[in-house]
Amino acid sequence: MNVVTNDGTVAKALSVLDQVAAMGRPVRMRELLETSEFPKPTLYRFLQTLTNQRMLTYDKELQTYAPGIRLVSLAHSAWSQASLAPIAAPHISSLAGSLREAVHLAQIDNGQVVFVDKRQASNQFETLARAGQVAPAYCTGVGKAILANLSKEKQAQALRQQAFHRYTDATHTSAETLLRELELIRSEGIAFDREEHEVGIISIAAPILTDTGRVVGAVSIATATNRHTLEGLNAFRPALLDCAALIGAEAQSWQSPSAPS
Amino acid sequence: MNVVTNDGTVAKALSVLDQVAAMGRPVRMRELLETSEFPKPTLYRFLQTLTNQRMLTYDKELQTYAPGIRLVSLAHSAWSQASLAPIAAPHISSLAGSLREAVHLAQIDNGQVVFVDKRQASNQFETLARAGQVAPAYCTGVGKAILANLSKEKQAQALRQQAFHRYTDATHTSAETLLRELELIRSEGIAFDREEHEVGIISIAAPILTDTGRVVGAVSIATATNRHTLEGLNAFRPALLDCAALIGAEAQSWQSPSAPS
DNA sequence: CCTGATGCTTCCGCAATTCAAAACTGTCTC
DNA sequence: GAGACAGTTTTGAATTGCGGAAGCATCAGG
Repeated sequence: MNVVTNDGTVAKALSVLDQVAAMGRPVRMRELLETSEFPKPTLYRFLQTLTNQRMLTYDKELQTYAPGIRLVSLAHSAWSQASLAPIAAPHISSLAGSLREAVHLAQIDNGQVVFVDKRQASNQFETLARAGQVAPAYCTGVGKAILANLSKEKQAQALRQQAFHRYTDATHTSAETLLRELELIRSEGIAFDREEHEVGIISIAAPILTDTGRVVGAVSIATATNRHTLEGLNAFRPALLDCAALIGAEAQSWQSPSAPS
Repeated sequence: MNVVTNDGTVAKALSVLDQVAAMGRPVRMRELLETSEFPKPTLYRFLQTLTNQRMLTYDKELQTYAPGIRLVSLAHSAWSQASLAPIAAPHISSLAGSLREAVHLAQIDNGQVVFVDKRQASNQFETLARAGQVAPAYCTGVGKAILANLSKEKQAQALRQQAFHRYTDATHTSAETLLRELELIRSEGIAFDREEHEVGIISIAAPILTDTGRVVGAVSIATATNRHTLEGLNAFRPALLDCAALIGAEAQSWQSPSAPS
């Protein structure tokens, strides 16, 4: 019944993997060493192991490490089995098609929002951002929609994981103000992103709830302030709620990230 | 200079992760145990660890494990850093757009082909198959295009990893016949899939080569026999080679999966 | 209800693996 | 060519992982 993690070597190796992934570009050992909690030979060993396992790719010339392609194929299994995407795909396609707006599908993982699928306004412009992108929960529409509908315990746990970094002037910077908004969101059934994560970007988001009332994700319509106003987004509310309901109905049997007792 | 892997606990844990991913559906411990090389308590411990680390998701009701969403976000980093996809995106988009055919972008990993990006013929039909899907190298167009252009050593290593399972009547079932075709492919600069992986599916593929002549991936145009004949695919050859050349030129500084000496 | 079967979980002593200090090698810089 | 710096190897101590065996929980049939 220990609360602290005790996952040994595997956890340490994965934290190194995370660190490399978080750098966002190929990195040398030196750079990792600065941030790493591990001494040099230990870090070195992990990098070796992860590279052997093809979780990392090593560039011999530049002596840099980057996340490996094996992750892409593993993610394929995850995406098709453990995400809402396959179920939600037709619904968000039709929503995106009928409104001609960008639609995002997100789930929560470890206090962060993971975008598991996206549909673009115009199919012609293939966006830079593909599925898999992560963002903080406390300052995104989808994140707040999910947080608002979590159970008390999970919500508390998730809130503890929020950094409350001030991205813009509108960003929540404390759990208190966020909590107040979450209550509102829960009763309204809709969340807004008021340029809290990025200036000029707003969204309207709806939680995806199963028949038992558990949140399994959220859908949002995201746009730029030069295309729509916040009030304008309200026009999408019925269609968005409809879409979320449809997905929720199909996603009946669904596990959220299981918290160990 | 040991040939056998010695990556300890991390490797074992990852092999369990692989096994779960390979099942293609949520699985109970019992099922894994049947195939697993590990005794019950050991397997149990790994499943616990991986679940704690959110590499797996555990469904309390059904007592099943499935790959976790954390993989999706890790893959995002891998995809944008270690894959050709970001570089190739505009080129395959334009190719798919101008020909109105399905275009696939693939890389090799551990003897298997990993599709890192796809473009559909008609944007309207969002395909079932998303990026991340894997396929054998010896019986796909992209796979053979890559194999044909590997260095002798890497080719030999890759060939040893091929299963030579007979998917269709046209599938290569031995390294010998495959090698003969690979030589042809290398000199031609083009590979065909003659319904070797799936009946009714054919493709024409071109390797993506850097200026130093190293293969970093392959592009293909895949279609069904009821839409095109193999000879018909030849019409796409110039455009395909062009596209591959453009990508290759931009991908100059590129590491292939580094083989340990 | 009890009883047996099945599959998940915990214990715990032995042993193998991991850890990291120190020393070494290779590679750039001046 | 000397010095600095980043990467690699070695090695003994000790922490961890390992897995047999035993303990639970759940379910089906009697």
